[in-house]
Amino acid sequence: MAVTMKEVAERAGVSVATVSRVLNGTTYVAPEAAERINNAIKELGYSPNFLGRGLRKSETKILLAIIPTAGHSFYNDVLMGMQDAAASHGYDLLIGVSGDSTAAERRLLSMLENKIVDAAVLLGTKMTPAELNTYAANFNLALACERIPGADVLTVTVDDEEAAYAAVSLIIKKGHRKIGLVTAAGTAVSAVDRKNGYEKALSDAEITYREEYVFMGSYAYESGTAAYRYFARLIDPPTAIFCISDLLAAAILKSYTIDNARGGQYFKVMGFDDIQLSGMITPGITTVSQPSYDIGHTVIEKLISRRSENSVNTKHIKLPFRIIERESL
Amino acid sequence: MAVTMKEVAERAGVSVATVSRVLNGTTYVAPEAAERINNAIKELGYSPNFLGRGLRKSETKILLAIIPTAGHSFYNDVLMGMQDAAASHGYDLLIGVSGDSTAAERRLLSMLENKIVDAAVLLGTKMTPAELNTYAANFNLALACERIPGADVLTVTVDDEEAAYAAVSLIIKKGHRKIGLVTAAGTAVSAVDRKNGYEKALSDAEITYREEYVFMGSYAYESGTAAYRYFARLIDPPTAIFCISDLLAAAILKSYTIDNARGGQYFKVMGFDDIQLSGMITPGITTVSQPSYDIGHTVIEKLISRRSENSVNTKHIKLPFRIIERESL
DNA sequence: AAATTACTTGCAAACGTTTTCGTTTTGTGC
DNA sequence: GCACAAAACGAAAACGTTTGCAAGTAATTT
Repeated sequence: MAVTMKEVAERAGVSVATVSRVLNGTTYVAPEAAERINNAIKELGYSPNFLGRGLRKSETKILLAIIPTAGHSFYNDVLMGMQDAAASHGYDLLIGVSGDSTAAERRLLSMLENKIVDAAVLLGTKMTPAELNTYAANFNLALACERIPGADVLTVTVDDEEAAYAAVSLIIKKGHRKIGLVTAAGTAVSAVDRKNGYEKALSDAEITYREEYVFMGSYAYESGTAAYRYFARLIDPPTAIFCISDLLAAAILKSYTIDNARGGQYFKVMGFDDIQLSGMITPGITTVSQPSYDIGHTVIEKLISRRSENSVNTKHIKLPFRIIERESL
Repeated sequence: MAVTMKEVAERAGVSVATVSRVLNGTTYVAPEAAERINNAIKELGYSPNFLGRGLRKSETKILLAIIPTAGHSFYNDVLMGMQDAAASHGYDLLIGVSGDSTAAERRLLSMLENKIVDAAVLLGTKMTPAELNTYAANFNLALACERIPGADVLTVTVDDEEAAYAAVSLIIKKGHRKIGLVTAAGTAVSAVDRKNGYEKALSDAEITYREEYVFMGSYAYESGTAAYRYFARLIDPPTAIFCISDLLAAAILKSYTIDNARGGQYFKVMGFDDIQLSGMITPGITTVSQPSYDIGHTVIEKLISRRSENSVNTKHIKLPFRIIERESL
């Protein structure tokens, strides 16, 4: 069906080996022959079969990014960074959506075993460190955005603890002493790190930690709605709330405007991530901006350089964050 | 390096052919032999090489979705529909991001020629109908979300004109007679279709079309900001505005709140797409909801059935929309 | 003029599968 | 016992590449 190297070779009056050579530019091939071959390629509309090539070279020049969900502007920025870095090294980037299911993650990671992709990056995962380690031992794997303690895998993240510390310190600097926290229960380590940063900032400012000021939910919007309800009913509610994601902050603001007519409780809020939404709503959300593009760019850069040099560079890379001040704080 | 079928065969004391047979369950193989083989597979941790298999069978069971940008919740829903439909037929779905560049689109589509994917779906494209037709003639290609006039390609969309007609009719029913439109200049056909629906609704309600009520921009947020400025300065401004995307509607609402202190002009707005954002902001955006999940599901379903039956089913499939009423209108 | 070197090519093996074809073994009915 | 079908399996070709090896030709050196 499709036109193959053999046909190109016949038309150009050479052997397939020579065709392959002009395609890869490996060794000498006579200029006239090269021209005949290039013409044949054009005329026949030849395009190399990656399966044949991949099988022989055992590499496909395709990278796989595994994201929990598409449609999150934060991931998009990371992916753009990954894409650009990949392209600059002649790699293509494809994306798989795991939907937060480890089964789907494993299914996607099997593309490493199946040799269909050369390397993979997980942007958040629910897998255990042990499982990650066995994958990483056998294949080219990296983590981005989310570190997993105990996983001996190349990881690129922001320093979540330090960022949260800076965020809460800013809240304190604005004069607040009663500061709530909306965080995620469960395994996400970024949530734990950010909570540590929160506690450290309080303690450094000699504010005592109050259990009832911490709401454990998830990263999702709905969790923010629940958090608002919880904090608004407190006898001595906080005056400002630090949310570990902008979505949570947005939900709290929205809940307030709904509740407002009935004399709702207003909170100053600060978010995390600096997603597009944060600048679009009113008030704009003061937040911590992750260097999302750079995270993506760096992880691919390191992954590729490690592949070629086979060097063991730093395992965990932390990139600087930035605080974006808007009106919500 | 990696364990191959040959090693499995040796350990089980059979030939590679037999191993292949239990893997694919094609023909008879003795129960005891099958068990020995399955054990060997487990013990060695064998996993088939997709390149070898794909090369031989000339299919990889991988589908490719090409999206203009990740980070748009609308696409995420479509992708989930695609994913589920693909999985139910034993296919995997991978995603490529084109960033609205035809070069990137072509590069991704080359994976069809390279035989690395069995079929591809474009969720919006900037390519010409002619180019699309040549691709579609040679490969398994489909369009979703955005139709291209003149492209003889399997397409699944919402009926944009009818949807816009319904939207504007609703605005009229709410008592408005001066209705603005924010649409996208350029090639996007969905924008043209929606504009036609707008005009038709006006004319059916015997409202005369006014050139100055139409703002030509793009689908992006910033275009909405510009639209607000334009409409607010009109001597006889509209009272309601129909936007061809929710992002535009959100921008107009945000512009108003910023402008409000200086006595800005308030507009009722209606959007299109029903993205997540639309329920999160205040006021919630009244909008047209596309059956995004179904669009994705349908396009894959049709694509796969066409592949196997080789039947020529309907080329352009239109799915029903729904109007979501919130507070912005 | 011989010997070296530099180019230029083709042959054939290899990559890891699937599948056709044919052969051997087993079972069944007479 | 014999014929014949069914079951079970191996040998080898095929898919489309890349690449080591060897060999051929042309250009340069001695």
